[in-house]
Amino acid sequence: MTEKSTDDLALGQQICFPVYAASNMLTRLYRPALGPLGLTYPQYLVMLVLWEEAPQSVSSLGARLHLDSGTLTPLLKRLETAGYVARARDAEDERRVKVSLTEAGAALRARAEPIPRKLAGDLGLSEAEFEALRRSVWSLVKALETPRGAGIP
Amino acid sequence: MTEKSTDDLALGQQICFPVYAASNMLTRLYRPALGPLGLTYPQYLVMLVLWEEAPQSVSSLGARLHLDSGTLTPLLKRLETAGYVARARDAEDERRVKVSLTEAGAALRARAEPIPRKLAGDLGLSEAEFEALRRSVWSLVKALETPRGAGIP
DNA sequence: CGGGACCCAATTGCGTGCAATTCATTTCGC
DNA sequence: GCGAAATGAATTGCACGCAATTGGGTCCCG
Repeated sequence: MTEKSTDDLALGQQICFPVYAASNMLTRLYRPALGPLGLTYPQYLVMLVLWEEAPQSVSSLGARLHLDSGTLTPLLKRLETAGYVARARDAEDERRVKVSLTEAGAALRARAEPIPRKLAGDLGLSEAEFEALRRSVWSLVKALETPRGAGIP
Repeated sequence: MTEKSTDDLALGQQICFPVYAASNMLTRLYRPALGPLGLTYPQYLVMLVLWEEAPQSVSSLGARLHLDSGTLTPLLKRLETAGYVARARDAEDERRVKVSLTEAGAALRARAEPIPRKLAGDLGLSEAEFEALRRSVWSLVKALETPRGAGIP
């Protein structure tokens, strides 16, 4: 008696679509705030990671953001051109490239500081709704970090 | 006494980042399932909308998916080349382009039917968690659909 | 009915994302 | 130690997303 399949393909039934739509919409929401800083949204995420810890290798940035070198290498080159980061081969292990903050890159943090609070306010969600949402979405990321295709005991 | 700013810029504090990461990860999760059908993930979303109602104009597809013609036009041309949709100017209003399903496009629905349930299972979330997450993320989309930059009474 | 405002799709240019491949370097097996 | 496997970044090719612009089509107002 499973309702004869309540149309699993309906857009409104999906979990994947609202995540996809919200991601695109958030990128658009951030654009006006990030434009004056000379950053795109993915570049901003890279800076967030570097502001937490620098220098870091390309692969550790990738592990944190779930991005690979094919995406990060050109992005980091643009951040380097912008003067926010420096890239140099690690002397300890010549395979690695260490990405460090320039003075301008470190200073940019102060200008980025008000952005999260301001944009969170633009959402018009209550503090409780916001917290619940943040926990929910992080739990989805955790679930996605655990591969299931092969099955787990 | 606001805790002296608990580092609003920390990646773990963001709502935007997990949405972004989850979106990319979901696209990767769907790829193996969609590859055999000859669809990319955004193309799959367009097909979901068309399976609900066809024909539709480019702009109504865009309104539903929050995408514009710059994204949809080349994507629809690829779906046309693949033989899943047809595009034709609307005789009623020559500005519009009506996107309709071909026989192959309509038939593809049967092959896509098992995908949502299968991939939802791969997440390893309980039914309750899944429902809560779906509602949460949809509420974020709704919040993002309501522009706030100018302020609402 | 004439013309300007508006609407819709297409195009252009740039920056991601990612699979697949390549190349240098390091590590490991023996 | 030495060659093979493994690792890390870069490169290539393709498909988005989206701002900005273009150009044809419709509507509207006098």
